[in-house]
Amino acid sequence: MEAKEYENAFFEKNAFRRRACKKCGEPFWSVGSSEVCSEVPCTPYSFQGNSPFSQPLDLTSMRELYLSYFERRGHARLRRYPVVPRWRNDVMFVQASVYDFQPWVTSGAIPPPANPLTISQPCMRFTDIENVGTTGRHLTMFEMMAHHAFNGASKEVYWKDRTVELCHELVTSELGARPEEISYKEEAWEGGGNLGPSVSVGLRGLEIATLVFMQYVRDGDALKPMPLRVVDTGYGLERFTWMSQGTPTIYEAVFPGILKDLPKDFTLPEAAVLADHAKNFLFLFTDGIVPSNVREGYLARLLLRRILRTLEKHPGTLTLFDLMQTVVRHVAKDFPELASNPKGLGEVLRVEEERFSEAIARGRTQVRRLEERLKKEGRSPNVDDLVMVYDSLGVTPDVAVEELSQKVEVPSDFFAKVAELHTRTPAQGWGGYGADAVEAKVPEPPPSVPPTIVHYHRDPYTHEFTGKILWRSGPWVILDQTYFYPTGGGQITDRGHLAGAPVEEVVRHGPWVMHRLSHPDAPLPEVGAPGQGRVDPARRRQLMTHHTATHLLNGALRKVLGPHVWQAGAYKGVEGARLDITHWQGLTPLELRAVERLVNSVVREDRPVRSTFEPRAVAEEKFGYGIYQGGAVPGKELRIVDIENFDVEACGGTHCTHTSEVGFVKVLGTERIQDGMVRLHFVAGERALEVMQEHDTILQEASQKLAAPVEEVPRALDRLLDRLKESHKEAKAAAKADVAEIAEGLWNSPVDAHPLGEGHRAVVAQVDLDREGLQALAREITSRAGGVALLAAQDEKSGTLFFASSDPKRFPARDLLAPALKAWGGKGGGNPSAASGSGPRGPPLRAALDAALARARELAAAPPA
RNA sequence: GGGCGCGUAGAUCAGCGGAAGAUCGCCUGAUUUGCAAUCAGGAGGUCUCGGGUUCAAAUCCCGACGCGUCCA
Repeated sequence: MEAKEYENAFFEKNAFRRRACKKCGEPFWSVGSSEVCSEVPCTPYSFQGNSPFSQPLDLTSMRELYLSYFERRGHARLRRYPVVPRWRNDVMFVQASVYDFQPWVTSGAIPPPANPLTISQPCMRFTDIENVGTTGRHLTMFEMMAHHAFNGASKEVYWKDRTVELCHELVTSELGARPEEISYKEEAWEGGGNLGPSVSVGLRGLEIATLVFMQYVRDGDALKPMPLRVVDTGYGLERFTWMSQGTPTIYEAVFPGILKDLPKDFTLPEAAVLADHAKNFLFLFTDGIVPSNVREGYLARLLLRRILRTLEKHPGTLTLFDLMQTVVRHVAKDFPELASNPKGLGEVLRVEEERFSEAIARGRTQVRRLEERLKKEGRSPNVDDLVMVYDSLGVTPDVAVEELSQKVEVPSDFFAKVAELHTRTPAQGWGGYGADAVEAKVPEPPPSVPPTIVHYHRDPYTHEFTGKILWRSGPWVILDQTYFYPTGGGQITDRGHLAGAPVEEVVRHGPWVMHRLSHPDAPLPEVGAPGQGRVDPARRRQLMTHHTATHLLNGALRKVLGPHVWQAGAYKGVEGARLDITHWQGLTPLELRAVERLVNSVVREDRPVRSTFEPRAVAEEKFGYGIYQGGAVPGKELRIVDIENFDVEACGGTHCTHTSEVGFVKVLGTERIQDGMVRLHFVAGERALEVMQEHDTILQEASQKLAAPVEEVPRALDRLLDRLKESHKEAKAAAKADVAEIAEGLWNSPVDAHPLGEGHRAVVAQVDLDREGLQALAREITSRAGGVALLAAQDEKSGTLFFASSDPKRFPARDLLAPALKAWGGKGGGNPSAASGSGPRGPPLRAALDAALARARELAAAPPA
């Protein structure tokens, strides 16, 4: 950034001077005479015990002071946005106040909710999680206080000079800092393809705010001006509060009540972890994150597990539940919504605590086993083993060392070694909830083709229409207007006919709705002519029914299970539909029945389902962020589907206009598709009847075949299974008896039994059993003292040998097999007590047995070793 | 989204190419006993599923499914 980017009227009027910091070399602006900027390391912390502000403030009053200061200066105060930004799908968490307005406002697609505005936005930053407590200043969540102005062609609000002026006045006249102590250090900010100059505001060593002026778009190496210039500021509420109190660490200033209410055993580094992590988790949970083993759910679990590990350091003094109660008590004063789901909170904590102790117990035994296993290999566990144990079992090295008999030194770079294992993973974007992975294999129409006018939103009941054919490429056709619904929002494509030609698939592509015909050369009126469209009405009706049923089910699940439930994906087909929700365990039959009852009662009540278009900001204000159940939705206007007093979602699908049209909703089954996520399979309307009828037919058939009335089917089956098991057992016993009989016959046969000197007897025979039978027979023979079994079998294709010996030292089965294989031309192997082979059938098989017997006789003749 | 580990008796797991095992629990019978009793006997298995390699696969390879864990 060039120097002139930082010049402004306010600096000039107030005689700010620009100079390079003597220590870091960075240019900064100030009215003071200091040669260095006011940030560490150039200026050390010097506010502890000596605040530059005129009075100490807590979080609540500092936040209020800030917001009302900007309100008095023409800014509209906004409520906080959720920490989970479901209006976008590129990030997991809100990490700065400007995330609230990306991408729709900052790209100019929609007007800002107010302009200028001020907000205190809770933000999540997990990168410093290891530092919480230890550095005295790190937190995983903080509030970013901000004032934003959006300057476009039509409206100029304010820009650099006023921004700096507002900041300077706040810190000096409002809070009481001396102007000459403040430095405005030049920085360049870049993010999301946008960039611009920024200044960081330093005071007594601490960076307390950053003022960013987003004004350029990166275009290769060149910078192009943005159509909308954005004032993007960030003031750390916790840092302001800390500075006003001048406490040794940020934690005393931010969590005074919580620290006081914790048992005395928990003092600062640990107490900060408890307070910070618990507060963070509360926000995550309230805003719809359920602990899990992937993605954002994993971070929620990580917080809880770090808390649990900390609590274990002082066993019996504090429970996870009580800690959370304490934190709720203090934080809910400013954020009452955090106390809105006590039942769900208690339940999720209980489940997570249980899973954690299971994981630890499992891990501990695995560590002990590992040590034993390594002992056999003649070595003892080393650091790499501990890394493996942590990575795949979750056992932290301190716990692992406790389980080992020999001490292993845990190096300080232990977690760096863990990180090494994961360095090759490429950083990937987040798919987001309900993101439609529509692979565009469609041809690209020229931009001159006008956008398609769509009617299915306003009127989902019309199936016949006439549209002008605007463009065609092979099977793909664009009309000036259409009633065909394109795949999207989890609802699959409409089908039907266009001028008599079957329409197989309809997709949205940019501004167009594109219809794919069944054949690339299907006859069709030429471009410019009208074409008669006909949407398959039965298919459409079923898809609509399933879609409205999905919303009903989602609403009912939130009411029965709790507000933590979010839609995590959905699919609405003709045959059936499914809905994925966030929840920490599978649904109980009781919960499921309650959900079905509720859904169907709302169906019977025939509530209106209203679909309207609302400006994004209006919709968010009116219905809250719960409308983003289906994930991020594009556009400045949202289509809102509102089932009266039951469920409101932003949704582009086709819907019934009254709940009674859904007819009947039946959940067919549920499954846990991953940790923290449950999938429901269900059917509605006509299809529900069909499925119920199919099920009934199946049941009737089963009842007939079992010759038992329907209600007796399960018990009849039980009896049948018992009998089956019994007869299996009998058959097994009979087979065993058969084998025993055969063995007895062979053992005493003058033909097949061959004495091998004193005390040994070889049974040489071909008995055409399968391999298992042969083996059983051999076992029977070798259970007799001195028994040596040399058995063969054959089927139509090949022959098999199975040799076994009750005296593997004197007559090793493997050594008997070797000459047999040679004489026979088969393949095989084994050990001294048993050996097997396979090869040709017929006479060679007999030769193999003879060769084996000859070898056995040789061994019998040789003196025992 | 990715890495790693794991799926064997009701439970916890061993075995890691050559004839399915241990401990606890369960059943039967003795013993009649200070509390997780002892002794003897017994039942209980599609070694997750599907392919492949091999004379031979719980074991090796590939794939699916499930579970766990770590990282982003």
